[in-house]
Amino acid sequence: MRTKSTTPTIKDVAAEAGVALGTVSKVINGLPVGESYRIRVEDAIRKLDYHVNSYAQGMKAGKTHTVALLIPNTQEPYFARLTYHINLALLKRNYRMLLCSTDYNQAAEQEYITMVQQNKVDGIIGLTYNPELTIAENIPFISIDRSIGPHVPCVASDNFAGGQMAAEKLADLGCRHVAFLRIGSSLSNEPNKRKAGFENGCLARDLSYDMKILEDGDSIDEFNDFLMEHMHDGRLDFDGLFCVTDHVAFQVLKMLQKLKVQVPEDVQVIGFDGTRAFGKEEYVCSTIVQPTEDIAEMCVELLLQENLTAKPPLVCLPVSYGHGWTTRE
Amino acid sequence: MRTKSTTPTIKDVAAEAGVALGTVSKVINGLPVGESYRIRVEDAIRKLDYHVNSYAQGMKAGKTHTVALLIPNTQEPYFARLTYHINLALLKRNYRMLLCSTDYNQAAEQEYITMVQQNKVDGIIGLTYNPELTIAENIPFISIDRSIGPHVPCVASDNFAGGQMAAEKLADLGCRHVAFLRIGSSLSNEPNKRKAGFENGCLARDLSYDMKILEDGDSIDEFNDFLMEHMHDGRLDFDGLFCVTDHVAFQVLKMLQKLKVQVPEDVQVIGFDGTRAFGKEEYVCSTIVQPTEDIAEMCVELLLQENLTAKPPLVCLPVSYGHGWTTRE
DNA sequence: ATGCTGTTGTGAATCGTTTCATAAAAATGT
DNA sequence: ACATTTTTATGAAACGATTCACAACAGCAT
Repeated sequence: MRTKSTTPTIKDVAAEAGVALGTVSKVINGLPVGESYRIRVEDAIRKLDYHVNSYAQGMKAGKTHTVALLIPNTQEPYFARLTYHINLALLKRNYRMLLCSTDYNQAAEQEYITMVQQNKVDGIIGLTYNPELTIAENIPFISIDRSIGPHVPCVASDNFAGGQMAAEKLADLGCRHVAFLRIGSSLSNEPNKRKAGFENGCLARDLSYDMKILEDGDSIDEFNDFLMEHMHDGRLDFDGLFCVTDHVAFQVLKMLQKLKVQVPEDVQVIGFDGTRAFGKEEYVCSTIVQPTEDIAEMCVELLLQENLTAKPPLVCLPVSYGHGWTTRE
Repeated sequence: MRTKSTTPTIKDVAAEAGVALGTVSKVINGLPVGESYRIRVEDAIRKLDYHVNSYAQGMKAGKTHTVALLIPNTQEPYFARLTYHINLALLKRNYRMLLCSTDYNQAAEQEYITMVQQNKVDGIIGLTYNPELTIAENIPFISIDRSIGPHVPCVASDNFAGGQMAAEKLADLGCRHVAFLRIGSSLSNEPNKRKAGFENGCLARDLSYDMKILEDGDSIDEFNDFLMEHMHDGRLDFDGLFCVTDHVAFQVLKMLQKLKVQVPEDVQVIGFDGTRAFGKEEYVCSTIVQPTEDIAEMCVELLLQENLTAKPPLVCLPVSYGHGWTTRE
């Protein structure tokens, strides 16, 4: 009469093995149990094809072994890469990942956060551009690329060093007149430091530099206008460009092509992120590579870390240069 | 004395509102309740900032409102796109998505499937190349791009029509001698039908065609060898190529460049998938576009559909042609 | 008033784990 | 052998929501 149609519970296992519930629980959780008991329980588990009900477990423990990733989408390469590595980092620690793609929808973002209060996840790793976002003190939250508040640790690349590196690389490659092209500057976040680093690097290496900064809502075409303003006799004033992201670089490259400016002969271009074609081929342009895997590891590490007081407000991880076809070497 | 440090439960709400537990439960679940009661309960919920504990809910209901997506990774564009749209389709129905990136690790895949038995998710949508994969009858599973068994519905593009469309498009563009380049043919899955469709299209339009098919483990360089074999007097024998995926097309394009074969002047190339640069820019090559959004919708629809018997074994969705720079128009 | 329906609110029992105070058994000392 | 300490197993209670048999009550007819 064992063949109950329902899935077996710990009670069934206990009955099958002829032991108490508590004993089965201990075996499941790897707590010390007499050898003979352990064997009997394990046999029973195998025999009944028993699996713990993680919802019952979760209810009791108040822990879910699940983390939410809040991210605009999984399509843009940088996001896709982050998603992938964070998933892997969580997996390594036997945690599951709930994907919360927000599509830049601020309401959805805030809603996801209330999810934590419903005990669906143990914590959140979030990359969000929502300026309204409020995160209660008691919610374990790690922010990527953006400082939200003193109680929310932020993990990012060393964007200042990245900007500096871009300037230095352009100088090394013989550039004298460079420019920085940037969009989405309104939100105060870590990537904004790329500008300061770049300026710093230009000054150190005695490069003359210009900037074109687009605010939210500005059309990307303004970069085209900017470039045209700096064309004289069919030649561009600049011999080096640093774009705030590879995506911007990609769009700028298309404009340069239309303007018949040769890359990298006439002007060398460096982007930011480390985007690769198909996620695995060569870099789509020369780029400052974000250490995505390290960022992912650090986020997970900090989030799961028990000691809340030891959490640093900001962690910057070192970037590197990735050579693509848009620079000479 | 209301200020218990723990999160409020339904019991606290009942006490605050001065009603019974069952009444609160009804309000939460939108069941009919007297107006005055409803208001009192809703006020109490607001006042206590109460949120249901979904683990307690899940335990009782045996349902989790969560679906697992089993996918090799989220980096390759096609996968990233699928992930994105499936996430959105689930969100629309108020379902959550657990991302299970398997990195082609077959053990991990099978392990994820046992997760369902632990009641972590209500069902699985899976895109897997694991030939060993076994899926118990009682697990709700929808397969993408691969027929696994009669009890597992499969959703895919109409790959046959896609292959045919590629041939017809090449014919329309004036090609006479074409070739099909393909990798990973070992696993019998839906994308394999691209070949049959292409052959069919070539015959219908009287195109002479050749094929180069790489098995698992073969080096991509064999395509290079194939192309070189078909070079005579610096010219390629073919004026049209159909590659099994955009990724293959991308790699082939690099080879053609090295061989100094002009695209699209000397040879026109069509890929498959509909890959866009940065997920949103133009197509990386001319391509047969998979209706990713429709595929996502269909998967979710089928998975959540109650009536198991009405589930079709295979759903093929229509593809379209996407023009990129690798064909003349 | 009394009895009969038809609603609507109530709260004990339940889901499958884990916990922990208690009981039983084993190990140790005298 | 017996008392004492240590180790190990036991199972009732608890976690927080839902269910459902039952109680309470309102409405209506007689």
